[in-house]
Amino acid sequence: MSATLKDIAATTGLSVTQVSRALNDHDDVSAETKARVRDAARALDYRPNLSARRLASGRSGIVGLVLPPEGRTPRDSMVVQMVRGLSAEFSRMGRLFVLHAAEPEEDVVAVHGRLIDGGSLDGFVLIEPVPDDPRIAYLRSRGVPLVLHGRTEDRPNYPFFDLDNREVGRRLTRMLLERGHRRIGFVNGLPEMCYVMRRSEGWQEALREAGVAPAPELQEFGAMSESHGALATLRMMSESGPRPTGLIAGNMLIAKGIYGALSMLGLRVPEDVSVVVHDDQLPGEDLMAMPATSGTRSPLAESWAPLARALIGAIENRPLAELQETGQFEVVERGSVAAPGPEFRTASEPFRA
Amino acid sequence: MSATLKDIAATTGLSVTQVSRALNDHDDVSAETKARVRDAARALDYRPNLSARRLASGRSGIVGLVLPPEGRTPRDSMVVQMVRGLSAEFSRMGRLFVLHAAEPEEDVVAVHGRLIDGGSLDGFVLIEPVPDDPRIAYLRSRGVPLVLHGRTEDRPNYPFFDLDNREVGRRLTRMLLERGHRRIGFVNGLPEMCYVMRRSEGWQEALREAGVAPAPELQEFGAMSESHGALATLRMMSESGPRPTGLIAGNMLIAKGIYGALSMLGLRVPEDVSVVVHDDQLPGEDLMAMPATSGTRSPLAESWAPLARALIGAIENRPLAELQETGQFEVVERGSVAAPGPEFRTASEPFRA
DNA sequence: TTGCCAATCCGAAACGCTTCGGGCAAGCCT
DNA sequence: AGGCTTGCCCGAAGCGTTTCGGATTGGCAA
Repeated sequence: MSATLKDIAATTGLSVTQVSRALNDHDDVSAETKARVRDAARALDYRPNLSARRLASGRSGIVGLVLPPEGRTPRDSMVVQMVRGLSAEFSRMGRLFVLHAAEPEEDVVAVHGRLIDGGSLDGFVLIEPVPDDPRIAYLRSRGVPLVLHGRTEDRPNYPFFDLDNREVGRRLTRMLLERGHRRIGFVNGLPEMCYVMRRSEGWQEALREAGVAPAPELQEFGAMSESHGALATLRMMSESGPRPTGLIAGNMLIAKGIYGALSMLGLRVPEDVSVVVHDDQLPGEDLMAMPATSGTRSPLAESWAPLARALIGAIENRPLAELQETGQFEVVERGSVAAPGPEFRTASEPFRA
Repeated sequence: MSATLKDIAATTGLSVTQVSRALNDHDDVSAETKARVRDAARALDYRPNLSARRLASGRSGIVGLVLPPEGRTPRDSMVVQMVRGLSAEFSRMGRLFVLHAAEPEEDVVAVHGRLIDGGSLDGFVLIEPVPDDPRIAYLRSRGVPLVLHGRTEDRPNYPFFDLDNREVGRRLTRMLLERGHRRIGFVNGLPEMCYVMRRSEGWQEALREAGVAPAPELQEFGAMSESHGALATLRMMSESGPRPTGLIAGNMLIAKGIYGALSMLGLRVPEDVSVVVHDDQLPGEDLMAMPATSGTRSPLAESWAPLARALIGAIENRPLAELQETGQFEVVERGSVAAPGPEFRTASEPFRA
């Protein structure tokens, strides 16, 4: 068996109490004692017994993630990337990362509850937040730290890591506006996702700034999938009234669908239609070979480490300001935007596929 | 806070000891008392405090999986399926499932060590075993229970869940032999994987039983990928000497590659070449739309629950015999096998793509 | 009657840690 | 000099469970 506090106390001549306090860096232990204790601990190859610590203190050193049930979850390659990213960062910080994959009939909130009082997890990473997310309310009511990937409101009072998605929407729209586009379609994600609505607001704001009234029929909500991208494009392009001359894709999968639909319609990018996309650089070989597309870019992969750090910060009671991070995105020009062709400036008859 | 044993003891008028024993189904508690205690526990919504239980019993109730670093790992959709399966089963058994995604420069064996004494994990699931797997030796030397997905030898002395892969190889080969094929190619996986070699042995045995000498040039080892399937097929089909009339695919991805290569060569299935496959029903939409293929079938998805149960059994010191399970597979006929055409019965000149 | 056994039960001691409430000097102030 | 603060330390009481070693019955054989 491993050495215990008692062993260290014995070899250093201190009490168990003081050894514990020394190792936990309390402030009523002299620096010299702390050093002596640390040395002894190392020499004895001491490893704290997590169960004991947990039982006594309520803290466990374990953090968790409840994966939403199949279906309500992002694509597998993203899940794997996320799990890898979180796991790596947490283990770097000496925390155990437990993963609970919720089953379809399971109540996700209840799962958190069970994990808290069964295993006394110290905190949770919450992904895929929805407005008024019940998980947030529950965890706060139980006083359990959490961190959000994304956020549910502009200035929330919980730790999070997020992009400025309103700004993403604005920038994407402006990229098209600046080239003269006025009818700008937005193939967006599911409206219950917070970031989707933020981007939608950005789109509307940028349009209004440019004196264009956002047309509801030029925005399509749906899953972040290729088929949604394709179907939404077909719908927008075959509607009566003026067709969009520029399209915004919520992510690369949607962009892929857009490209498919456009080529089916015999429309070229950027000659006939301009396309911009927010690229979160999802892994997946099917996205490797995509036409170069202008837009915003912000690798999702870079959000896991900050997310993990924010959670640990929250557990350690650091001030909220340190725990709220807004990720950067870049704006990239890759030639998928051109000025709208003259024939697209005015209404033309509906296009039929 | 949640109810404790003490609360149950108070309401039932029993001692904490007896309540504990009742709930754990010890045999010196009367059936009537057990029932009473169970009712009280339910009424109070009692949940055992895992930390206390662990502290007292020396176990942590936490099991782990170290995911091999990126690259040495199966495709993402399988990883997710596995994680979901294991997580669900473990949480059903009241265990926490911690996942550590190893990074490329990390020593996987050392990681297990750190997890054991940092988190006092109770046991590990080991996937992707290789012959003489160092993880097995290490965990055994530290006395930590483990369970293998697969195995490194025929009758190992550790818990495992595996198919009879030798039999899989035999059956696949026989499906072709029975229809009259004699030159049977095997597009197999990586030779360092144990199951790959077992299937290879099965192939050889079945051939020998039928009086056919296994030709080394008719077996190709490589990653379980579409491109390996395609390239191996092209190589076998364009070699001088008699070409195979039947092909065995190690899994569906390989089969997909085989189909691609065959159609490139203008060869039809089953008229020109027969194909059989071992289908572990990997998820992934790219495999949904595959030509119907005869062969063996055994859903990988069904292995996670038994795997988890075996690990828990090992932790609870159950006899080894209960912890070694060989999964079933079925043999399915789906019309991709026919008798070899006469022109293939004898040597023909090498085929050039 | 006595002794013994099986069937039930219980008290108390762990398990290793944190933390509350103090104690004891040494140094400062007034 | 007395009283206060400050710095460092300790004993002991938990945390909720398991488990060891008895204790208490009633029944049954000797």
